[in-house]
Amino acid sequence: MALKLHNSLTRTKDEFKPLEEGRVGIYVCGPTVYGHAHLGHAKSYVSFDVLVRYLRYLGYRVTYVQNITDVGHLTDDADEGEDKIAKAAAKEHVHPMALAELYTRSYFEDMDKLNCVRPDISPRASGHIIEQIELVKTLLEKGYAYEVNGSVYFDVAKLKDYGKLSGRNIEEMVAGARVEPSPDKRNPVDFALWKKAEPNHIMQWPSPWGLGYPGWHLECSVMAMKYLGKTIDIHGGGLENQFPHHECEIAQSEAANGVPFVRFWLHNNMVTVDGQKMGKSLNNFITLKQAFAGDHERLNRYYEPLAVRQLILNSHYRSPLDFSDAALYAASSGYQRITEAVKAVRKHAKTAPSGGADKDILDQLDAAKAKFEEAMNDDLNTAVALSVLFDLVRLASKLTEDSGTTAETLGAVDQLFTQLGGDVLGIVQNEYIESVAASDEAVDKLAQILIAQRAEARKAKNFAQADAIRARLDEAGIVLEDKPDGTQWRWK
RNA sequence: GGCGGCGUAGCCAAGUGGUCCAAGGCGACGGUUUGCAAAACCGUUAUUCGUCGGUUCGAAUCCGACCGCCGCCUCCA
Repeated sequence: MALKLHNSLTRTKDEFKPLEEGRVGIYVCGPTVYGHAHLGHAKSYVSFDVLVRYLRYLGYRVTYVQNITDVGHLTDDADEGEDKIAKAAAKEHVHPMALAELYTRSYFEDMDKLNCVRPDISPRASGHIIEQIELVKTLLEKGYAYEVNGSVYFDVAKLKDYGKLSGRNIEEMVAGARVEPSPDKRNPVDFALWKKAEPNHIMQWPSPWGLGYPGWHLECSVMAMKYLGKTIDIHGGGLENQFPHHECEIAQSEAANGVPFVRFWLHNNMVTVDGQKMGKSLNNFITLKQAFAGDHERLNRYYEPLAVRQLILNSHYRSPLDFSDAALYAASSGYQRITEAVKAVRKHAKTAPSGGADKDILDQLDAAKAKFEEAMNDDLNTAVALSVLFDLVRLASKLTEDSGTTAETLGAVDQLFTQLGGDVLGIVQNEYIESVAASDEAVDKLAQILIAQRAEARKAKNFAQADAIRARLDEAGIVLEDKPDGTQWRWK
């Protein structure tokens, strides 16, 4: 069965075939780096990360491009308002490029924690001003754009199929326009390709039309075609960008090149928090750093980054996802269960007898793999794919409890965990660090003393004292677990 | 106002005409284990898919109405 992806352009699940045999080019709209990444970014980029990982699993050579928007994204999309980066930079009294750099690093840091593979290319909009000017020139030459007072606008009326992605038509949009159209525009739905810069605008570049800066939509068209060609296989982004951003990208690119811009448009759905749209004013705006630290009044505790990842994968990328402390807690518990199962398999494999892999188990693993692929082939049904991992957890527990299970059998289970749960879903790690972090060394020593004392008390059947030690450690946030090979501690 | 989507157990969530008298996870409950716990493991947990009506031999799945929620059109991934 072949991979099918829901294409926003056709509104159906279409069989995916790349333009060039065996190779795939993907462009995903990246962040505008004027603040720390939040839960919404996580859903979007984890979703596309899984797409990239799965395509590679299927054997494609994937080129993954995801831009960093560091200029041109205005606070108001009707081509008015301020540049988001410049506005935030002014507030923090730093140069816009310094601000962009700070949040770019922050973004990568968070995405690394979520175990998202780095894009092959992370182009910056500010690094492609020349190419953007060239595209504007082309559009002017071909008659799709016009210049007014040092700004250049795209003439939407010149493109008959404008609106094909979002299912809108120009008349409706003009009639329903809620913002006062700019007097420079011939048509209210026209959009800026190049904006004239006011003298106090820090980010500005010389152009044939005077000093200015590029319109937001321009960068994606330019960088996508520069690195992936005039027609790209897959373009991903958030649903909220379907219009106007992606529609404008199509308009610019197809007007300039005369060929289809994107073959598959993929849009991921939005995030809500406690059932409401996430917004700064609603006090439910949660950054990833806050989630990982538990530093938000909506959260009862901190959550491991991969637990957040698991919650995202638990639902479909085209469905909205409601974040709540309860949902995160549930995902976290499930994530721990998978993690413990993988660790147990690897641990047992080291001491298990050798003797070849169990044929029956191998068959079960093949069946699990087939079920996983079938789910992923169906427009990346990660919820079902994840359920296959839980099937493996159940199988693994049976095997690790049976002392007759061979190392080869356990090795095969580990391999599938690593491949499906690790390579594709990104929630199973290749290595788990068992040792206590260096900073906890002193705590570990103290805990060991108390654990030894408790062991003596238990030996003497002084359970009152033993329980008191355990209770007081619990108060300090340390949980004791009595395992067959001794007592271990962990943070609550 | 225009366009689009959603409503499945206590919670999250898959399924979109029969193989579903509905995956999986969390939680809860019962059990194994334990001195007792924790952790782990096993088992149980929706005669029903927002409401009402229709199409069909057959619907959670298609159609209509209604109720509720959400998104885009205006900054957002």
